[in-house]
Amino acid sequence: MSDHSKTEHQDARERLLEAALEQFTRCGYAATSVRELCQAAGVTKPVLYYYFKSKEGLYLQLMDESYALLESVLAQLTRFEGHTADRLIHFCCGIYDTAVVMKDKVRLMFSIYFGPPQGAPHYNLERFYDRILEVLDVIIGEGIERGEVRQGNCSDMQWMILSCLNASVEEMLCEAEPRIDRTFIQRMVMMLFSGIGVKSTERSR
Amino acid sequence: MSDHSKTEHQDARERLLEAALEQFTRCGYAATSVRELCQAAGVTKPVLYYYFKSKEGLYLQLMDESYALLESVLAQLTRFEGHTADRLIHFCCGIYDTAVVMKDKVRLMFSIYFGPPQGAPHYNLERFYDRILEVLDVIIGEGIERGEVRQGNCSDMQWMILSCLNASVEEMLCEAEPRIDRTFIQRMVMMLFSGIGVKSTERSR
DNA sequence: GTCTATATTGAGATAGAC
DNA sequence: GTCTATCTCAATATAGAC
Repeated sequence: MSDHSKTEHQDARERLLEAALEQFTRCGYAATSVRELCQAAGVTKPVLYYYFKSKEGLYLQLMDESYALLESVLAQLTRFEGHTADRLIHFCCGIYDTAVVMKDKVRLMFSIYFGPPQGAPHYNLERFYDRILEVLDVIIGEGIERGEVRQGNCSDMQWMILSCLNASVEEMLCEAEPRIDRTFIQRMVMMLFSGIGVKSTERSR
Repeated sequence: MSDHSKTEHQDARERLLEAALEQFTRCGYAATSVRELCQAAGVTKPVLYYYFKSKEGLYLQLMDESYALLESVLAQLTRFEGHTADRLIHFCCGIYDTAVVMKDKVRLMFSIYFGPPQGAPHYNLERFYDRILEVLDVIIGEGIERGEVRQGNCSDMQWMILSCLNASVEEMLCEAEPRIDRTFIQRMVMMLFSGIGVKSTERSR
């Protein structure tokens, strides 16, 4: 502890960010007051304004740090091995598991993505979906080259997988007991590969 | 026009509901002020309190009417004909088309479903997904009986379809140009029936 | 850096005339 | 039923002492 005062500053700052995550998620940006925020963080109002300049500044800082975390995880999920189905499952479950760990932050992001601005400055979250689509494109493209995926509309395949991954995460976020989870992602990929239709002439079970 | 005054009352009431839909969707419940609401509807504040008793009352009335509309549409989509794939496509596209027509109301519902309470009273929207799952269960169940759908995890099939339908609607709601749409739903169902895997060597796990 | 105290604005809601 | 005028309260933000 070469610098005791600095440590305390960090503490107050960090506590404010935690409180902001909690309150913004539970009450929304507009309905969260600076008073409640500071009370929850155990600091007084001027402390917030000192570190973040305004309620908006605190919000943007929170979003920046949360999104950076997501990006860093995505960067670690780009090592692929095995059959295309296994690669897809590994990648999607990696995203899902991260969402579980970052549950609070992900919930906030969903509410911002779908929710109205509420007076909060706009924050671009769509780009994360674009990043996922890019990775899926690579995996499926290689799968076709390797002869493991049928020729077809590659974009549709990406969207089917992203849709199911998305639904799994959404269910995970819900208040009630989730009806689909991580294992659904695996079964979904397998089902997508095999198809659910009955072929009269070929393909015995 | 036996009662002229009544017609005018209805107008003010209706204009308030329209303004509420617009404002709640764009700014959220908490960030929408009664002043803006009344200004947009071209009435004064006491008019709002006269018809709806409070901001909360107006909100609940808006939600009730919107949800009732959704339910009525769902009830009209339960006549099935043709192959199971066609039934699924018909049903899902029916939901999608309805969502397009009710775009503003659906956007509000999404923002409420995912968003934080914002001080607004809770409104149960999850039940609509349950209703969709019920219908999909019937269609797929009959499909298995008719030998058009392979034996398997019926629940997973429902969730895959619901997930893709959901994603289509979400993309339709987004500000940017949607990258998937109504036609994706059709291709998705066909793809789900045929599968994307290469089956030359009869892979089985 | 952190406090107390306060300035200022706009919110939701209502009283009472017409 | 609809208005004007107003009440009350809580919001964001800051001034200035320590």
